[in-house]
Amino acid sequence: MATIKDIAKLAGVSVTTVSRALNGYSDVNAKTRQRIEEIAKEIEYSPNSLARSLVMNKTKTIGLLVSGLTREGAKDNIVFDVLTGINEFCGAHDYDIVLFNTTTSKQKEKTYAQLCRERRVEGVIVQGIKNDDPYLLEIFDSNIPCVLIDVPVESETAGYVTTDNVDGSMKAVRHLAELGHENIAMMNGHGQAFVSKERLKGFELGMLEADLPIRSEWIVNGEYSESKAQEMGLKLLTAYPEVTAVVCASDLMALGVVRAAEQLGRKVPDQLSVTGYDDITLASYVTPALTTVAQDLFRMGYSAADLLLSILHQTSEERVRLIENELKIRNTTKEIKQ
Amino acid sequence: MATIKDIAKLAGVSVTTVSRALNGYSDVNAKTRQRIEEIAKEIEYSPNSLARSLVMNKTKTIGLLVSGLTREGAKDNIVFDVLTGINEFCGAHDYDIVLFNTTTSKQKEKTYAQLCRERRVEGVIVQGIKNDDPYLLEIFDSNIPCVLIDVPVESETAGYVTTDNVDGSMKAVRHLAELGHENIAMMNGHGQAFVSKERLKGFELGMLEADLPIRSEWIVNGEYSESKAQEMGLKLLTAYPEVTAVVCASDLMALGVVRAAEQLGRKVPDQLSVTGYDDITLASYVTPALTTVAQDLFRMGYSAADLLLSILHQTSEERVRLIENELKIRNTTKEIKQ
DNA sequence: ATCCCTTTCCAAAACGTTTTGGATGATTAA
DNA sequence: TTAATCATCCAAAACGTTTTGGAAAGGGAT
Repeated sequence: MATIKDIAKLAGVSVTTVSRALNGYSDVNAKTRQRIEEIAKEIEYSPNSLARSLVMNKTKTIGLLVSGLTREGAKDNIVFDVLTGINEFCGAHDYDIVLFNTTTSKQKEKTYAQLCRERRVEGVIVQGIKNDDPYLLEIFDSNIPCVLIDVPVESETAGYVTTDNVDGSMKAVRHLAELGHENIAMMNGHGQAFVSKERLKGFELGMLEADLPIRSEWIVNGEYSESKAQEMGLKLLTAYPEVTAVVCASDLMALGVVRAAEQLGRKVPDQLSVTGYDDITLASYVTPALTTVAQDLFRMGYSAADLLLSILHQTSEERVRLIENELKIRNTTKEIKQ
Repeated sequence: MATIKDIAKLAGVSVTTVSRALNGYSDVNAKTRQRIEEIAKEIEYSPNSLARSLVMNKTKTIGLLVSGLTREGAKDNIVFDVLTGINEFCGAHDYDIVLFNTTTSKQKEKTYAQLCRERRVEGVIVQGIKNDDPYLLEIFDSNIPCVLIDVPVESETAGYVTTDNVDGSMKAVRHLAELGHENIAMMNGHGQAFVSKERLKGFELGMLEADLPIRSEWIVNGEYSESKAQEMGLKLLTAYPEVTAVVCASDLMALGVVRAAEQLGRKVPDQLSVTGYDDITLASYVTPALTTVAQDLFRMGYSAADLLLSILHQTSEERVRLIENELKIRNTTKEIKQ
């Protein structure tokens, strides 16, 4: 493969001059530069980014650490949408993305920090990490610039982007309250996740705001899984048939609840209102189409990349980005029968 | 950041010895090795992969060139599923993946080959490329190991993985013929795509096999877009109401056709049978659930990575991988009314 | 005492860049 | 004429590894 040395030899100049010519420095004669550029094209030279990165000590690369990049994670396109946003921003700013594949086995032998240092990424975006993930601790210790999706970590070198999950849930509750619902249950995710806590908080605040009673038996966990939500929904709805609406912490779980209702012969939305969270593609295609709190995942990814670059270029003290969400009213919610 | 030199200094040995110790060579004393390893851990050494790659002339990295990594491409999770498969294989074989962001603007100034050479990827997987994409030509010229998804390119250094699209379409037609359909139309993608041609061929073969007439007016292009398919479907079904079934070259287009039928007051599957292709997540969730030819996209990605590594390690002469597909019969097809 | 293995180590070159700190000669200002 | 400025170039060091081709020392066999 052609190198800068080859060009130097052909052009009869030093490698210094070639380097400076190709990088647009002013201390090289116009004719020399032209000749060099011609030769470069001629022999199909392309710079070796490894060598360049090595000496310049920066790689123009960010790492992506995702735990949802598995066969199962494909149902909701959350990971993918965020990735798309990241990709968009990075493309515009000439950064490349390397996917770290952190299979469980490898996670043991190599730490997060090692992974990043080895690959010399300038920063990392972490997604789909659980609160008890071993990686999470390291992020705090390491001083590698880092942006988390939906995990609140703040430090000199770390920040996060999330949506206003409290407000999101409140929107859902408010909507149901306005439709006349009073006995509202919640299908939450699991206890460890930050967003679960926030969405629960929003649910409770919403209920308080509407002056409705919060009954702890009506708050169950579906583990963000469709089938688990169906199972728990079935239990909930048989034990407490007076429940007329359930706020879910994810769309997939909402689908599970809808299915549970069907199983019990309760029509959605006539005999049960259900709201989701996320607005995954499925949400609008399914029948009945899901009323849900839409998150702009693309923008989350885009913002995450933006925030990361601002951290590592130290252009801002900002460490948190809050993306707005929006309640999309579709066909799984309806005013309660008088 | 700690380097091999630091270790050498602390251990009182040469860098050579450190390198050899850390890489498991046998010509280093057990005690020395142990001391070196301890120091390495102590000062949190991690090897600089840039330097290593530079001298060894290999990066353990493959590139990923996708043209569907945009906001629009998110509806079907095709790109994502394939990516997941690639990631899985690469994880198991210690290869990293770098995402090339080929925005349209950059595509002009930097060629495919330049992109790859610069980043020193050992090989590339290309997905979502159209037959008239400028990159496609380069792939043939360049000698960079390369695997395409669903684009038939074969050479010393290039191969592809695809499903048996001819057979897939035939399965769909056969199924419809068995249900008694005789007037079967086809909603194809666009002319440039390889898979479109194959699926069309399968359609025609299937019709011949079932001894049914092929009418060219009944074969239309929906450009793989839901709305376009709806529009074309509307025209087709109003012009030729005698059509009782339509074979679609993608699930998204099938959804469009179903929608067109609804618009015309024709119930699916009672008054019109529709088959899709891909088995995207939506297919099984939508009502009525789509009868479709399922492609195992995960396996396609997995195989693509496998094939690529076999090409670049020259462990096999194989250049093509055919993944099986399967007809999933759901609720958009029904036997014709007598 | 000599020769030949082993074991254990290392100096130096190489990978392909960028950057530093001038050097050279020509032009301009005094 | 001399000094200062300018335009153009370059040698060498540096980045952090791996690899090559030995060297040195110790132990056995003869």
